[in-house]
Amino acid sequence: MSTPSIDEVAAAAGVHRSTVSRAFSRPEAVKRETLDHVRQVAASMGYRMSPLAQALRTKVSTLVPLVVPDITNPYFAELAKAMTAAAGERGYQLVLCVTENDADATARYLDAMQAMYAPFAVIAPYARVFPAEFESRGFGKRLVVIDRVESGDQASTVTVDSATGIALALDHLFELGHTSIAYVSGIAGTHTAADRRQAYRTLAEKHGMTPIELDSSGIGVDAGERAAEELVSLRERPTAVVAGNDLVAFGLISSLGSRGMSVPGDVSVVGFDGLALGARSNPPLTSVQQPIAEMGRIAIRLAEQAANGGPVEHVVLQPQLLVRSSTRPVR
Amino acid sequence: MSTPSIDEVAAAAGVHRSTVSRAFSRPEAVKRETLDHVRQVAASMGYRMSPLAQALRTKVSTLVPLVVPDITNPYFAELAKAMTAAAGERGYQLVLCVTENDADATARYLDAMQAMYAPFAVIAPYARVFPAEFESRGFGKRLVVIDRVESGDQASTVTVDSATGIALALDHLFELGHTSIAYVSGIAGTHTAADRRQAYRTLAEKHGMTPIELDSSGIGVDAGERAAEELVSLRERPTAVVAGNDLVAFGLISSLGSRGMSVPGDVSVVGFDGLALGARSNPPLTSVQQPIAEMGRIAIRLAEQAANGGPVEHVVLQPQLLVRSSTRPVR
DNA sequence: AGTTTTTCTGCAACCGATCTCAGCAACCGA
DNA sequence: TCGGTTGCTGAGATCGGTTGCAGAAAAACT
Repeated sequence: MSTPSIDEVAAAAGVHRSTVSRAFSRPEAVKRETLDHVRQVAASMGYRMSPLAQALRTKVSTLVPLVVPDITNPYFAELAKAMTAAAGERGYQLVLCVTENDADATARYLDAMQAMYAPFAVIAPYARVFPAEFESRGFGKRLVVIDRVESGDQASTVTVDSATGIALALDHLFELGHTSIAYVSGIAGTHTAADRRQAYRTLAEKHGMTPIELDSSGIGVDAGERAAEELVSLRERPTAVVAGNDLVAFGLISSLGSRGMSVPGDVSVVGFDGLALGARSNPPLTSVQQPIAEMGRIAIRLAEQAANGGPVEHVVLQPQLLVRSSTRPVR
Repeated sequence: MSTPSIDEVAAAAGVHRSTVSRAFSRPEAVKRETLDHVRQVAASMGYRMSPLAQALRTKVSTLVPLVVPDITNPYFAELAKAMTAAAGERGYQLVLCVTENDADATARYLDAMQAMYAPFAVIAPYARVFPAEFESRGFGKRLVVIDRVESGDQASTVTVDSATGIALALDHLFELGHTSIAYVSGIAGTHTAADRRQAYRTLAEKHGMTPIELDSSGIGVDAGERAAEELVSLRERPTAVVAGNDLVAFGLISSLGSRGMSVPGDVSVVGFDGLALGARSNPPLTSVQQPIAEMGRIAIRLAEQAANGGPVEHVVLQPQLLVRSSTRPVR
């Protein structure tokens, strides 16, 4: 009924277990005819090796944990999708670990995956992550972080260039004639969030504009609510807003709408992430697009590299501007 | 360095492996003082049992696959979140399997999880699912489907009452004075999608209204695009639309916006799902809310029941109306 | 005190693979 | 023909646990 064990296959093929094992894991060490015969018998019995037994013995599995704080956040969902594909291409199986941003949960997941002999781990944080904390969790340098980290030699990272991204957004708005452009950061727990905000400040001043940073301290649904409130109350109301990520942009647009302001009619908004969901938002969101699929592939590559004793590396990718309909020339 | 094995703990505690094993998996079979001593030694060594070795021997793991077609779809993301919590409460670990709606991928995942000795599986489909196809995949009746199925005795199911849901939406609209209400189904692969559509037809006629079903044949971003196109071209334009799910509602509102129609100004829209994301859409979406958290808990319960040889069961839950801002009295 | 019952612990086989080592046959050159 | 490679396969220990069985110690009963 259930899938046969290696011994049953061996018996049926009239060889020893070890030969069956080799027929699959090291075919070149088996004589051609033996190989074909064993493979054939195995196939006819519907045999598949037990990944459990394999991992137990070799201490290496093909399970790759992707640790994210919240799968309900479309950014992490898209990342998960991309990573699933990237992992699959390389013969791994992605295991999604949703932490709800709880450090304990993160530790538990990492421990569990370590116990499953996962070769490495990928983590996409909400808040700053300190790889040192995870070293004891067993992954050591076999950890890739989708964010910038403090000390560069602890874990590999892959990120998108914040300065370029913000510049893309700002330049687009400048071209449309906007001269007063605010910024909403969203919950700025990560290094990248801080980087984007810093890039905004720097670039704003460079263009002779006084930075206007909107309050974004709310959580969840509230993010954007406060910002909208603050925006409408401003004496000299900016004509455009750059959001630190798409989700905040959605919230902002929604809250602005509730206050009778339309986007892009009254104010232009550009997001950051380039989520597919932005195409069906109202209005479709102009955004700085992160090359998420590529990030996934690179994360896997870096992880494999580190797992093989290779160097820790920091890859920063270039984003592109995705112009949809939430921006418009200033009146 | 790494976590010690059971033999090392046994040696340190001066007992046999089997005693250590029992100290954790069947504590009542061990004398009190021995138990305390072993536990203490184990704790001091940072010992944790290998789930791999355990599963290999017992042929039961705590891994529970949740098979979804697309994690990027917020409905499945919310389901995943709820199921993660529900599984965690009962001591299981959810493994998310994203199939991209590919039957082969589904089969592969199920095989893999079967090989990992997953006690049961939960599957949330896009398209109709035929449990018979999965019986050979080894899960038999130990399968819970988040959709209605054809033949009731093959797998347990948990769904939301479509008729009630649609009635809730329609009644809300009737109360607001709408008398011409259209319906967009979204991609109607599942039984529930078909049920909702059928419920709409039936109820519309019951209220003496001729059903207006909008084209929704597009995929992804296009869903809603066609419907919007059709809607604006209609001679006698309906004043409200019920969408088969929130994602379609988002797409519809977006496309309507691109055509200069505002929601709820020109047309009211009510979705179906009650996604959290609907709170930050523009406008915040009125929707028939599915009790997703409860569905998760029930799915786990039904699965456990089936795994223990219990009966296959079909639970249908009652949805609630979540009134936000995409509906308004007819002018 | 002697016997029976209960409680606890150790022994050893087992789950399904991998991998080192040893043995055997075929092949090589001299 | 012989010693030395080379190629292939089998034996058996091992990974880290679980569990039926047996026996010793403790408790309960005559």
